[in-house]
Amino acid sequence: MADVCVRIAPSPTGAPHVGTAYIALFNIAYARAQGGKVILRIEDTDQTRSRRHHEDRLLSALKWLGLAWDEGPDVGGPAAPYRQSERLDQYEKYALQLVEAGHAYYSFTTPEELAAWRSRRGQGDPPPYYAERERSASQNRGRAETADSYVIRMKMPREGTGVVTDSLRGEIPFEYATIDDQIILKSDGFPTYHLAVVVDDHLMGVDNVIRGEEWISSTPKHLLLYQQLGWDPPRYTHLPLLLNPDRSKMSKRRNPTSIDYYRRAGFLPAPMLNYLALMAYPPDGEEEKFSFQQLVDRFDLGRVNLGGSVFDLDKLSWLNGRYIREDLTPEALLGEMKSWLLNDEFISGMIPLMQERMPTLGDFMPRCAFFFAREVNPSLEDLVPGKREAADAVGMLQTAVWALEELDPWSGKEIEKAVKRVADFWEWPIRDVTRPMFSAIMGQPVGPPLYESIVLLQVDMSRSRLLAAMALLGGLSKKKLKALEKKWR
RNA sequence: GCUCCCAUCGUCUAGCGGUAAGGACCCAAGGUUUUCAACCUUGUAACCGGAGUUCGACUCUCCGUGGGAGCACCA
Repeated sequence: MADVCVRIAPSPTGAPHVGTAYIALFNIAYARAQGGKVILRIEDTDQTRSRRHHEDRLLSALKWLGLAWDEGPDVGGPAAPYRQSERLDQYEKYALQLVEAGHAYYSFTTPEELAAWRSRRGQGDPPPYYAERERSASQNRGRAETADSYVIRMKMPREGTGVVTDSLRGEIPFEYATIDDQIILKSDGFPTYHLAVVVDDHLMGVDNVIRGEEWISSTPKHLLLYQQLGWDPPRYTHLPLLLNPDRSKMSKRRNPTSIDYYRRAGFLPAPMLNYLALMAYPPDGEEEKFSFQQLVDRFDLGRVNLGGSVFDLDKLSWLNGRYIREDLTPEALLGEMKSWLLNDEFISGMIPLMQERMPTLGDFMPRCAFFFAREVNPSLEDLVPGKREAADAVGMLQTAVWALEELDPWSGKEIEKAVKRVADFWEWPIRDVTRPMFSAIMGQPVGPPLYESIVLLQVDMSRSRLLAAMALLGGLSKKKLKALEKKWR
């Protein structure tokens, strides 16, 4: 086999996720240890959710961490383009080839019809065989040319068994009959993940797919596509998931998941990578602190752990502290502080908010400390408006989180609208919404203007403060959360 | 519900048939320090259960149990 080639294939549909960095880290560590190469490919096949600014944030977050790739949309390479939205002709070509060969078929069933069909199905029914009639009709080509819209589905075998070989878990058997006829080409002409990943990995020469465990169950589909296209499949390695404290898949509902949050909160790149590595890779002996290079030097894919890991902020903080006191000269630390938030750009955002409320220059820092703090400590009383119940305050804060998350652009005007929306929803005077928010955001019910402060704090830090306040108030039960969400939408 | 994955202290882990089951985070106590932090010492705390295999199982096999993931015109 030629040189090892791996890829990082993130989807630009939201804030840069620590899980993306975690998977990327293992891919790169493996490639470097093997002397292979790393491709960064943008999986932007979801037109409704993919955004260019998400891609930009993602790349800069990965670069901030010190992660680097050999080929990608920003550096180019022999397999360009590296953005799936720019490779549509390839996917269509192979989708048609699969149809010609009888491995895939056109389907004209609308999403509405599909939904109705699904809801009619009983519990004990056989696997979701879609569009049975269309599947067996081979003459739909003509109809596809005139139809308003259609999709192309894989034709999964209705019997037989296959095997996924995972380099860590060994052979994983599966029955074709339990797998549905997955859509591979959507009605907008874009491929789904399954087709795109197979076509691109093959065309780009990727021979090792190292991805999250959530992909195991769709690997059979990928394997079948390789077979039908007459290509050699890569070697698969599925990494364990990063978990919330309750052991569910890590989500921003329970944890800060954005790399930007950690950066904003004052974590350094090296300990971040070190900690992420620790999530699935044992340390060398008893020293848990190691550099990326040290990891590469002793990297053995086979030593990766299988159980999911709870992301522990306490331990990350401890490790970060060790880097600060052990690896940085005072000058270097000063430099880190400056490139973090102690710079003109950031502080100048605070000046207009503070000019009217600082009798002396010395009042500035104490009153703006919350802009820099990792967390604040609001009191219970300040979080609950007079005459209201704590449970309602929690609910209100939750709706504030939802309202803020949807904002685009992230501006004072929009934040004001969001807060009004929350007040309307609860039929509360605006003050009953802003006072708890002041406390949650700043740690006290008074301070610089709320909306502009939230602007400076950015979405991830704001959310984490609101979430922390909710936890302080006792949180929200799963049931109540669901009911509230339904009402909110 | 169906399919699959996983299983050592609360958390991250070492262990690869014979160990007093080791380390780290967290927590507690003590020490050091003008304070705090850091540092040092000590302590609390784990092999999910049941059958096998074996002279001997945390370790191998099977069955349970528990947890997780997937089952979209999202990735």
